[in-house]
Amino acid sequence: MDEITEITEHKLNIIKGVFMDFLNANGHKRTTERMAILEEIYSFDEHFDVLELHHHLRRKNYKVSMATIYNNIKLYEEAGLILKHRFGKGMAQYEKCYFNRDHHHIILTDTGEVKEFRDPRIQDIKNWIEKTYDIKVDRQSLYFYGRRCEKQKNTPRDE
Amino acid sequence: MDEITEITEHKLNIIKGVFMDFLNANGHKRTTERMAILEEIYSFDEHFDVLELHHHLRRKNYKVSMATIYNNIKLYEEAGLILKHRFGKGMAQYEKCYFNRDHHHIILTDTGEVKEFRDPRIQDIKNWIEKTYDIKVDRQSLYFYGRRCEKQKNTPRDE
DNA sequence: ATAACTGCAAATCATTTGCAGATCT
DNA sequence: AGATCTGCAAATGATTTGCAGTTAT
Repeated sequence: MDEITEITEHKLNIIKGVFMDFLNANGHKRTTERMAILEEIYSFDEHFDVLELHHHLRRKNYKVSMATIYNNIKLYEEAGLILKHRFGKGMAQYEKCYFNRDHHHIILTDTGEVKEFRDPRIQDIKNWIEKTYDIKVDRQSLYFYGRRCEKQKNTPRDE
Repeated sequence: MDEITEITEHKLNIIKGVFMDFLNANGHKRTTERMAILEEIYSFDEHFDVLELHHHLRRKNYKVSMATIYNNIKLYEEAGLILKHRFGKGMAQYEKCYFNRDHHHIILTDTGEVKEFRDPRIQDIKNWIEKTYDIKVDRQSLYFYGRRCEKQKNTPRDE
């Protein structure tokens, strides 16, 4: 939906606070790299992968190794600050998510473009699932793959 | 939904027919391995990975290499006969899909159990997306991750 | 006949890990 | 001080690919 979730100084501080609480609560240390990577992640408006993240950081003259990025990205995930996607081939994609939850994705397979949308019916379905199966849904990942109108694939129906 | 899609001899023949048409249409050859792997895939009622597939085949004394499985599995996918999933870590999971389309998944993260469900609202959403973005949605992948009711994670709301 | 296939082994790609030296608390 | 980091380089795991011999059309 390209409704840009602008990260103000104030919001960034909330994020950092959440993360530092998480670090404390789990016996992790607060390091410069850790905070720098987190801040960089929240400066992305789009999805990104570890390589892009690495490039952005180098461009700003932070010298952070890929190992460190990979190691820390798991923490942000655990802390509920980023979401990991595996759209298709290649590297995983990530996105910040603290102020941007409950949205879903449309991937245009021809161009690689990723759109976001929200739909209240998804919430309804989630509620229905929780009730019907007596479970707590704590994560969902919904992707629609498509492309700009023209031809279409053969799709046999349910029998 | 555990509504088992039993594959009768008749259905299997339809599948094989579809696949052979696909092979012809694309200049691929019909080999014993290719047909054996396909048949084995359609004997699974659940999701499977390439290793399980390999084991099943060996147990039946088909000696097929992993390379061949990997190479061919792409064809079944292209032919619209299987779906590939990347639930979490590790290997990709696959499932037959010719007689079992338009269903979605609930993954119980504690037990690893996978449930299937259908919901007409998903179709509505798909239609809405196609109209709104002027695209053709040709694939969708919807997963809800949850676990049997008890505690729940802290989930900050949209701002 | 010949283009496509199988299977092995080697290659690749993304991600993880072991370890030595540096850094937080 | 002592546990936890970082970063390098080496290890891993899943999947792909090159190639020589084999098979389908």
